[in-house]
Amino acid sequence: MFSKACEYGIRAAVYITLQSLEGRRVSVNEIAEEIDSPIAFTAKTLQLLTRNDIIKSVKGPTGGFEIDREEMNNVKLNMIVKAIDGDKIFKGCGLGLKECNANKPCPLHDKFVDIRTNLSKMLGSTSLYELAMGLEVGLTFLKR
Amino acid sequence: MFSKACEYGIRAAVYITLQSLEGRRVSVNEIAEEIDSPIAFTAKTLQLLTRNDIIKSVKGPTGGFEIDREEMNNVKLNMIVKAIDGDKIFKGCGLGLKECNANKPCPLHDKFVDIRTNLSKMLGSTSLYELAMGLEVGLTFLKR
DNA sequence: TATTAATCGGACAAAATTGTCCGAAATAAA
DNA sequence: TTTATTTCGGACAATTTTGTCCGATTAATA
Repeated sequence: MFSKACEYGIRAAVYITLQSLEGRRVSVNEIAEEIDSPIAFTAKTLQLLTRNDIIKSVKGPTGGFEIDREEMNNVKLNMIVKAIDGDKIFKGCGLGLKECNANKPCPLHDKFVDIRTNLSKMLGSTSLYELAMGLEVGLTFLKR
Repeated sequence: MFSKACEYGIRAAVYITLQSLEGRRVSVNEIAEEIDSPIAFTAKTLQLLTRNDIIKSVKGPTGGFEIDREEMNNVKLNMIVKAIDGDKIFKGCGLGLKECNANKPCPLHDKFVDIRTNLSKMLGSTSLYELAMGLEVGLTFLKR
């Protein structure tokens, strides 16, 4: 479904959100440890999120990644997916046709539109804050 | 969503179904031409489908691929997807956790279950015959 | 000011996926 | 029986994705 980069990106963003709620800025090393992901590859992904203004980074000692209290609610998963995987999952044809739309649909077009509309709605309405809350109360997990 | 191999596999299977309805057995070359896919790679995928008893192959001159009239209704897309991509799309965690279930869910678990249930139902209820019918009446397409 | 700890970014490496080639086996037909 | 045409299957190649390394840059602090 999502690329590895995207999976790590979402997990990392949720962890950053959780820690930012406590006022803690976190390093790539800590993030990778806590979400059980490869450090350097995760760093690349975080740079992507930073360049897309989804999270904030600070260089130097005491530096790391954080996210504003307000942004936690504004940032929805579709923004992260789009920043990392692009919009092929939102727009591409399920059977790989270059040009597939209502006028010239693949055999699966209509049924795929349904599935994707659901996915799109779900990702577009799920905020980092919401996901971090489940983590905070110990209901959900980011590794294993 | 699906791998390239799987996209080709589904398109090829639908084309084979369409031609089998007319009693025509088709070669890899014709299939690849009609679904606009790489010949040799498509051949590999068709071997997979053959080994999984989803389609039938006949060697030698006048040989090629076909599917029984009855099987067109029995074969659902989930069987093709499972044969080619395995069941990671049906069972794997959306955020890539090795172990993710109701007892130890990732933050997206419940929402993902919904999406996947939809996808699973759709793939499990869509037959090759059904898709071939749309093609036959010129309502849907397999290339471009 | 020097040191240290952090991200940034480019080059590189490994692994997985996608795609190609070709000889072997099968089989229909001349 | 020979030839021609097809799938089968293994080896190989190219591309994309995933993952690593390291020097440059930034900035806090001793």
